[in-house]
Amino acid sequence: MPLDTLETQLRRGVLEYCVLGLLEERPHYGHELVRRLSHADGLLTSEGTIYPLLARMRREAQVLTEWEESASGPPRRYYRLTESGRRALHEFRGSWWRFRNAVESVISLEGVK
Amino acid sequence: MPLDTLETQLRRGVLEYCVLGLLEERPHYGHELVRRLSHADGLLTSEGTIYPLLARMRREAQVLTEWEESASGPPRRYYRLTESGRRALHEFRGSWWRFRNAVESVISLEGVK
DNA sequence: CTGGGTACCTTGCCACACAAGGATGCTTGC
DNA sequence: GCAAGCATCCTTGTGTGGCAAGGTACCCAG
Repeated sequence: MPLDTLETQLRRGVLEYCVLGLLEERPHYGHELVRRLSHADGLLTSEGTIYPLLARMRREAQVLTEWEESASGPPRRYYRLTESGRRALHEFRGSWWRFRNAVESVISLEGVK
Repeated sequence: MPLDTLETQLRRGVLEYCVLGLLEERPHYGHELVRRLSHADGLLTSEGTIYPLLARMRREAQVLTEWEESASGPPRRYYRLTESGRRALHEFRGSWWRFRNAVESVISLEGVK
């Protein structure tokens, strides 16, 4: 059981923008982000990843937060995009597009799956 | 001047397989890999990245090397794929395909560039 | 015989994803 | 009313890989 898998490396630098992508759709709280990113897509493996990330994004003013009572359970900290976060996401889309084309031009992805 | 850029993070874990991709096409020597990956595609920024990487890939038997005299300049160490390297590349193509679909389903890449 | 280009390599740094662990609040079963 | 369990938030420490900077050796041109 490799401590550091191939996928772990792939996720580096991308996770932040996946969070921004989900937040563009609507505000989420932390645990909800964990569920969506891990179960659905395998883009995240543990809570220990996302909370430090969210703290950094808050520091950098890409997201704003507010506490909200939950009908059942402890209170939740909801995250939503700032203008700066939205800009960062837009820029990332361009970077990602260029990057993935560069990669695929080199690893020749034709006819996979 | 950010010491660690967005793109630097994206490259993590991918560069190794880009090298394998180029080597699948034909054997290359180190400096040649640097040129192809940096100038053409922006997938690499410095020689300091690739030589440690190539050493690791040699240790892991993904590549084999042999020295070859150059008509003009110092001798070159040529790298070529092993069977194990070829397998690793094939597996990576599947991982990459899944990963990039997951990412793009979350960041909604429609209509970019 | 020196300067510049080619080619190989090493060392030290830093950011990020991760595992492990911990704290608190709400609900439910007994 | 208390214990167990879950939902939710967080922190700390570790490892890996790309990078900048720096270093060596060979070859050719002037």
